[in-house]
Amino acid sequence: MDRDFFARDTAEVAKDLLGCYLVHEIGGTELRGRIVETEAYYGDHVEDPASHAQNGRTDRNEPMFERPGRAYVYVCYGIHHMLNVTTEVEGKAGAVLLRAVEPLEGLEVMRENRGVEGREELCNGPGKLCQAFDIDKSHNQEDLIEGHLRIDKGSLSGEIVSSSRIGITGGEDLDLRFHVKDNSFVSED
DNA sequence: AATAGGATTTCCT
DNA sequence: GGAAATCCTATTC
Repeated sequence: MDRDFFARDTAEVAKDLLGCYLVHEIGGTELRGRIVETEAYYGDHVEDPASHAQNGRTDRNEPMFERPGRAYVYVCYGIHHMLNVTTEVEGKAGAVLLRAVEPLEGLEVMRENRGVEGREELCNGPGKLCQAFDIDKSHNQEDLIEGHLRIDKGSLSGEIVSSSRIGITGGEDLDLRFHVKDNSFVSED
């Protein structure tokens, strides 16, 4: 992946990430999935009440201000990890939340991590995706251009649909959620 | 089928 | 002290 890909408008990056691959090489196995659902979160330069960065820089959202193409991992509701990719130029906050992927390789490891069998249940939600791919806070701020955890370029087959983001309060009128139409691996319809 | 509650980090009032 | 970019389980209709 090219660094410039991420150094753009967050919603554009969120859209273009659909069809790309999320890869995690771990212990000799490769976990791979096609990204089918994302959400864009702006920083304090755009009105976005739901963004962590809306009230300025904190210890948690610090990666959102860092250079693009990096991981922003945080814990939600005390248990679940969320994986974001940082966007926009360095110093300008922005991130794309990966909400769902279609599992392609390393299915057995994912099933072990998740404790469920169904291929469609492995990664159809931001918390589940992190559990399946064994992603936690130790990956925070890691570079996703090249490395064990990274995003590879892919092409999208299907139509992109936008809608309002899920599980947030504030900014519900913004169409910043993107997913592949009629794809059975997204978290919701 | 639908709803309610729990797990438990990080931030803001 | 309370809410949050969630998910799983148990209880009730």
